[in-house]
Amino acid sequence: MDYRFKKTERLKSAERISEVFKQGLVLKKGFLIIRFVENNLDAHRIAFSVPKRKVASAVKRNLIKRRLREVYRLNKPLLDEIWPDKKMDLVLLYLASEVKDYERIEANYQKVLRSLNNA
RNA sequence: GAAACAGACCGCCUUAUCGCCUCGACCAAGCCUAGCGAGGUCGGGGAGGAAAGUCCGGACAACAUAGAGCGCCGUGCUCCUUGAAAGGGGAGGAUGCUUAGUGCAGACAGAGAGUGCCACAGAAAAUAAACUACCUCGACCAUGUUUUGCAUGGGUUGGGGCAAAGGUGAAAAGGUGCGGUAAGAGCGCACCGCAUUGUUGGUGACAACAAUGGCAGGGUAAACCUCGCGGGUUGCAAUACCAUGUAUACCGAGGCCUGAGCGUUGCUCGCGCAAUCUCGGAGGGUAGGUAGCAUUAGAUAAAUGAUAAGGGCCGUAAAUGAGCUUUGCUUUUAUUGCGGUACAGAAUCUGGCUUAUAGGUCUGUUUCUUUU
Repeated sequence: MDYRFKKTERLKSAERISEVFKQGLVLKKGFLIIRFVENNLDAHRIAFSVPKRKVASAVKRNLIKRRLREVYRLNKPLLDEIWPDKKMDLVLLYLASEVKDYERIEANYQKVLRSLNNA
C-alpha cells in the first residue's frame, strides 16, 4: 500500500482553500473539523490547519500538524473505502487548545471518517 | 572534599518501521527530440543557543553615487583596549545604598536657562507676604506701693522691630558654637558646608589646598525642554524579469511646455520625469513563477518528522539488599519502583543587545572541613 505523501497530494492554493471553506461540506467530531469538496484530479489533496488562537506556541503547532499529517498518511486507505471513484480536496482543522497524543488524534480522525461513510 | 558567588561552555543518545525537503550520479514513460523531462534506484546534506523579542548596527536594494533647513529618533562620567559600526572588555572617578566586605546599583550631561506637575499634612510649598508667638514704644484699664510719682512674666488697643521660633512634611532658604542685641538675625567671628577664582597633583574624570564672597538652594529631565555626539528615508512583502494584450492601459469631452501633473524623506526647498493630467463612460484581468536566496539546512500552505522499543542523565528513597552505635539511622562506586528530561522551530545574510531555559561540565574568588 502507498503511504507516501507527495507534493501533489497537498492542497496549496489559497484560492482553492477558500473555495473549500465556502462550498465544502462540514463535519465535526471531537476536536476535529473536516471540510471537503470534490476535485477532478487523480488524487486527494489535503491541507491541515491549527489556529494560532488555540495554540500559541509555534513548536506545539508544528508538532500537531506533523501528527495530523501522519494520521492522514497512515490512514489513506480509509479515503478510498469512502470514495472509491471520486477524489476530494480536504481541509482538516484542529480545534483543541492542548497537544493531544498520536493515538487520540488517530481515533478521532477515524471516527470522523466512519460517520462520513454512514452518511 | 563541600557550599556560595562570578564567568565561559554543553544542552540527550541508539535501533527498527513508515515518511518529508534538498543536492549529485544513473535509469527513464512521454513530448513540439542537439533539448525538456513525470517517475524510479543509489549516495550526500537537513534547526538554535537563543532560530525568539524585532531593541540597536552592517551588507544589499530603491529613491539624486544622498543634497540643505526644520522636525523626529537614538545616545550621554574618564582613560586604555577590541571592533567596519553598534557594542564588548579592563582600569579608574564621583554619587547613592550598605549586612561595612577587596560589597552592590545605575541612560552617571544640565533642575544656579525656561515651562509644567507635586496628594495629604502644615501658618506658609517658593517673588515673598500674611497669621501665631517674641521684643519694644505710646494710650487706657487693673493691681501693688514709700501716692501729682514709681513698678508689673497683667489686660485691651495703636505703632515699630522681625532672614530667630511655629516640630507639619519627601522638602521650610546653610549647620554647630561663641559674641552681639530691647528681642533677634551671617549682624560679627571660629569650624564645617556652598559658590567663584587660583595653585598643586593626575593623560583624564577628578582630588587636595589657599584666597575671596556672608552665600546659590526641595523633588521630578525613560515630563516638555537645553547642551554635546550620532543618524537621509524606506525595507527582501526591497528590487529586477516573465506571464495575464496594457493600469502613466481603452473610449468621449476638456486641458497642454508661459510646466498642469507625477516621482522623491514627516514638512519646506532642491532634484528627476515631463502631458503620463481633469471630468464622464464601458467592461475585464492579475494578486504567481523565476532571480534576489545561501561555499553541504534551505522551503514558499512553508521540509528538517511520526510511532515503537531500549539506553543515558537528574531527583526521590517506597520495597528488597548491605552496614551499624539494631526497631531506628546510614548507604544508590546496590537492584527494582516512581517522577523529571527544559526554553524553544530557520525564511536575504550578518555583528551585537535583551528575554526564556530541565539538567550538566570547566575555570576563578571567598568561606568551611579533611589529610600530609
